[in-house]
Amino acid sequence: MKFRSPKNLRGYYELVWKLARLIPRGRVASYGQLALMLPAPQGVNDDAYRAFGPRWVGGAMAHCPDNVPWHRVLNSQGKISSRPGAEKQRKLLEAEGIVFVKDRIDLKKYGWAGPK
DNA sequence: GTTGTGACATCGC
DNA sequence: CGCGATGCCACAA
Repeated sequence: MKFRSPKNLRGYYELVWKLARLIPRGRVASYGQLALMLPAPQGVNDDAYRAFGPRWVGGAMAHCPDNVPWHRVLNSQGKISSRPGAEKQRKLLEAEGIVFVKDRIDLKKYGWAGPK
């Protein structure tokens, strides 16, 4: 059963979830990173996507299926985004071996390069 | 059809 | 380093 949505945009969300699931344990990715990594939906200008990509990724995460490690997705600042349960997310990340430095994560160390 | 909002990013001060 | 303001798309009411 599919999500009611004849449009590809909703399918794009699923794509985001799929990519999020590919994030290995102990590693994190940023919304902008995922946005740049994923292709822009048909009918969307590349420029516009670049500007609003991260927000769409966030929108996809907003639906947050249970099978998606949403806690491994952070913002470009390497911090947890505003969202209920942010503290819980930090706990989950620490449980995976990720070290927080002043509420921040070293993306150079834990930054996910992609499925490659 | 219009208005408001969104789990962001980037630039400026 | 921190805060404020701006930009863009689609969806929901």
